[in-house]
Amino acid sequence: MSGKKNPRETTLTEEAYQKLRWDIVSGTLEAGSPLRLENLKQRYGLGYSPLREALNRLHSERLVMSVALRGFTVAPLSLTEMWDAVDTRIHIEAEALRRAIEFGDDDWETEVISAFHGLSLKAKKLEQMDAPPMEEMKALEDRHHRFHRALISACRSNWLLDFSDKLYVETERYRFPVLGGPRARPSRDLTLEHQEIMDATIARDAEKAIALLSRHYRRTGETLSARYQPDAKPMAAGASA
Amino acid sequence: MSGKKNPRETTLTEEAYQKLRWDIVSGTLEAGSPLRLENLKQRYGLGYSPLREALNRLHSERLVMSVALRGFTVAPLSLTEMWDAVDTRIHIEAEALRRAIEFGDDDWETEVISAFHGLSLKAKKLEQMDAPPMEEMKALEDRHHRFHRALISACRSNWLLDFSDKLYVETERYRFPVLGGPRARPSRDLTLEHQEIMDATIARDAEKAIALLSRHYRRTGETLSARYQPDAKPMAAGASA
DNA sequence: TAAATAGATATTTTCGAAAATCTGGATTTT
DNA sequence: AAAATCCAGATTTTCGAAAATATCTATTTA
Repeated sequence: MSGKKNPRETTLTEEAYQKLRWDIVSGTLEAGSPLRLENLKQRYGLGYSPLREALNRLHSERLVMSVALRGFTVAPLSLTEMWDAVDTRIHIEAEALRRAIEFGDDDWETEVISAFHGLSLKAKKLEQMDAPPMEEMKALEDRHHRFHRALISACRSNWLLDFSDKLYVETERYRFPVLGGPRARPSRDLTLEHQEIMDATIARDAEKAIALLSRHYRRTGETLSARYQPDAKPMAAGASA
Repeated sequence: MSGKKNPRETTLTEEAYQKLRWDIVSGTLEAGSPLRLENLKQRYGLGYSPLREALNRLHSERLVMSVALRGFTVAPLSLTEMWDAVDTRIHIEAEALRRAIEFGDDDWETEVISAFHGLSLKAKKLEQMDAPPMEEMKALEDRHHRFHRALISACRSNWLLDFSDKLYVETERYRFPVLGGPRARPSRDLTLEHQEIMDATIARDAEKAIALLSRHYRRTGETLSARYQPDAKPMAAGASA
């Protein structure tokens, strides 16, 4: 299409980062497994420098561990860590949501509503598929993130938003392997949960919105706990939040 | 002493990281100024790779900014950002302190007391010097950090501790240039503030400890605000927390 | 046999040249 | 004159070989 010779869209470091991140979050690279530079060079067709920079970035996001002269490994999964992430996320986002509800303007409301619709449409679509392709699941994740971020985007604190993003990534890792597994239990209507959170938010009912959001996260944690078999395969199947 | 030829203590990346971090926090590298690889290579006598990795790490700590193919700059300072960091820190550490007070055991109490003494001794020593050498100020910073971290170390949340560390670094940047400037106003007895926080903490009076800690941070913010001359030199002088 | 040592191999870390990309100024075009 | 185009120089990014370090295995020593 575009005439240029090899118009690289981004840096190779960015490419390495995206691919590694995906392979870790999706579970393709198993928790705990070592990340040998030579392997990665092979696997992604990239040089040492971009790989190394990507690995360092992932280290700062806690997706990979790194020991001084012994290289990198995929960060392990554990229920304890999962609950820490969930609880901390509730603490951070409760405050962020409170402030967003206080400060949010019309554009913010619009973005929240728009993000909710984008998410619910995609969710409905995926529900009807039997084995949604990876691309679709990735897209669902994006919209899910966009919705939760939109809720708190008007909080006026870069630090709270930053921390929230970090925790989103972390929890994504626990949710993802479970997505698209055995049909999410009918006992939970995620779209409804999202809608209720949105409604309370738009209605500027901070306490209610916070309570609903917290419950939403806690329920997801519980679902994941239930599905998590420490000693079997890393994780089994069926949740989202 | 040790016989080995050139027994490198750490990786060069670590060295680059420490030196750059110090030069940024201490203000030697001015906020906003560009960080050209060639310069840094010269200045620190290191190659591209370790410098780049260190810069990426500092980027994740928000001490440097980076734009895709345009390199790195020292992150700017602003009162707005400073207050965001202070407020967020209060929110994070209030929760962490509450939990530490709930969960902390004897070893934790011991560490808190020990850290307090280490800090107050060093502070007293520095107060009596006219122009404390950089090394001493660095040591004071370390002990200060150790004290505040000890307070919350028993909170049982790696994420809260992680975020607290991040915010410590950020606020350090605002405090440091001001340290050792015009003698800290006698209107503030920092050692006393620290002691009161410690006492309430050890007494397991969570509400009081949190109130004192929050006030401690807020006061520091106010001191820094007062000393901050947006259009003059980056910052002027006289605070700590 | 267990511990210690040494050599061989595997792996990470670092280097500086080369490739890719950006920037600013001069030149051309509208 | 203003906008667009095209250089030359500056700077970042990437590469793969070389150096440094860790790990494993075989051998020796106690």
